[in-house]
Amino acid sequence: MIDLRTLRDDPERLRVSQRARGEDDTVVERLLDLDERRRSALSSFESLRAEQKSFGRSVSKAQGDERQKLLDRAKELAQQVKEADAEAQRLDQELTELLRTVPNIVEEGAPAGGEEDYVVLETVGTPPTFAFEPKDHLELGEALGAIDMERGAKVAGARFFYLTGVGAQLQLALLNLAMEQAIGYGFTAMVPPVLVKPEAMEGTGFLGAHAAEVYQLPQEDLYLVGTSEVPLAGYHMNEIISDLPRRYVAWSSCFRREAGSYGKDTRGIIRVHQFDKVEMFSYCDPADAHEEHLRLLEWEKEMLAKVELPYRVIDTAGGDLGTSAARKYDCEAWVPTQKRYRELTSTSNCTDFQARRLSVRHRDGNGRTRPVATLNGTLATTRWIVAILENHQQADGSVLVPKALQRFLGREVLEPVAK
RNA sequence: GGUGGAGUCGCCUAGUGGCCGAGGGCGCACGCCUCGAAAGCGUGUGAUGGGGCAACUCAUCCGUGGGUUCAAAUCCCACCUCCACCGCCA
Repeated sequence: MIDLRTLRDDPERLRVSQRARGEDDTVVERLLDLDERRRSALSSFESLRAEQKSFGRSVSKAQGDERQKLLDRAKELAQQVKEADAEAQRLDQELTELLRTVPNIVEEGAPAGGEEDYVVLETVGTPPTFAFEPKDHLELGEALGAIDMERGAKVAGARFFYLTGVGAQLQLALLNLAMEQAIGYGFTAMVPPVLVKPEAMEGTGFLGAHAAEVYQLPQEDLYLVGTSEVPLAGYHMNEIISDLPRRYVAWSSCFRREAGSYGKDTRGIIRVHQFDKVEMFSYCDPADAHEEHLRLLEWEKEMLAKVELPYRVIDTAGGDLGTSAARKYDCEAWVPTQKRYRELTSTSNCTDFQARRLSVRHRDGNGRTRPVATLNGTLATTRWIVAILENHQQADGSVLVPKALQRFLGREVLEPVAK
């Protein structure tokens, strides 16, 4: 949720941001108008209520006829208060509803435009060249006894899979390495709930434009999270926290409906309904958020270096930002059989947008409460297996294990197994 | 799932329709005292929103949401959470 006071002081900033996202900028006028009407209705209610309160006290002291007269007037007042309250509440609700549809203000410097308008900030490493026809991750994974899509589909349906044998071990290795790195940098390790209440889902901005992506359990009024960002942001919901920054690293399964992606990435484990992820999450002073964002990106790059993958970093354009994000950097690894880069990590600076919705505050220098900034970034996911298998494959169908993962797997090479 | 009990300011607690515009204690902050500290004494002490340059001021908030009433922490209804016991269970 954006700050109404900022909006009043500098409405142009939101207009510019809305245009950078390719969204309606006339919402600014509607917000300002509603806000003014709301404040005036609130004032009316408050002065009526103040009158009612002082009046009530005189009723309690009065006797006989005098009391009856006062009571008649009090009833009238009560009716007026009720109406003024209803009107103020109605406008407040209307404003809040509209305000909640407005995405975060895009950070200055982010590219304008849509999905294709990203800017490549950096390319690290070089895509491998093979003296043979490289196999895709699924073919490799099946030969290694690492991935079983068929049985995934049998038991759970399309876009579900089993990681088996070295595949399961590889994922555990990757996620453990990620946890270890973050813990080493002072992050607090977390294993969060993956079913959350509507407030947490709504507060993190996932029930807006992307609501169709989210699994819902109507019987329980709970949602399955698509990322541990949700329970991590909710962790300090309705709190005033001290000692910023607070950094958490969570290991969780993630669930996504992938509605609207029919026919896209149907092969293998690139786009699936359930995967595991290690996610970094920071609460920090909004003044430090930009720096913190760059730190998260550095930590992601460090992980990518450890698994020895060629990748590039992109600066996502405004129109491709999530509701809550003001700026987003993705690291995309080279996928040889697709001859293109695919997203492995994503780090977003949500500034105070989520914190305002979730009411996570800290005290500023003057002792006033202010929303904090929240940021998140990926440190490893199941999808990394795709890039590792494909980039480190050899002619005989075996796959070299990156050095950093060897001690977790207890081997240097993954060998094909007999069917 | 059932039955019973409980949810009041950071923590503990008082509070059974108007004197609650929520009292007290602890903690915390500041001051006095002291060579310094402890103890003691004094003062202050939340959140959200509105108005104001500001000091300040007004309204709302006693788990949440409704309701009754001129007036609700207090009465009524529903829900949530916690505790205890019972039942069921990977």
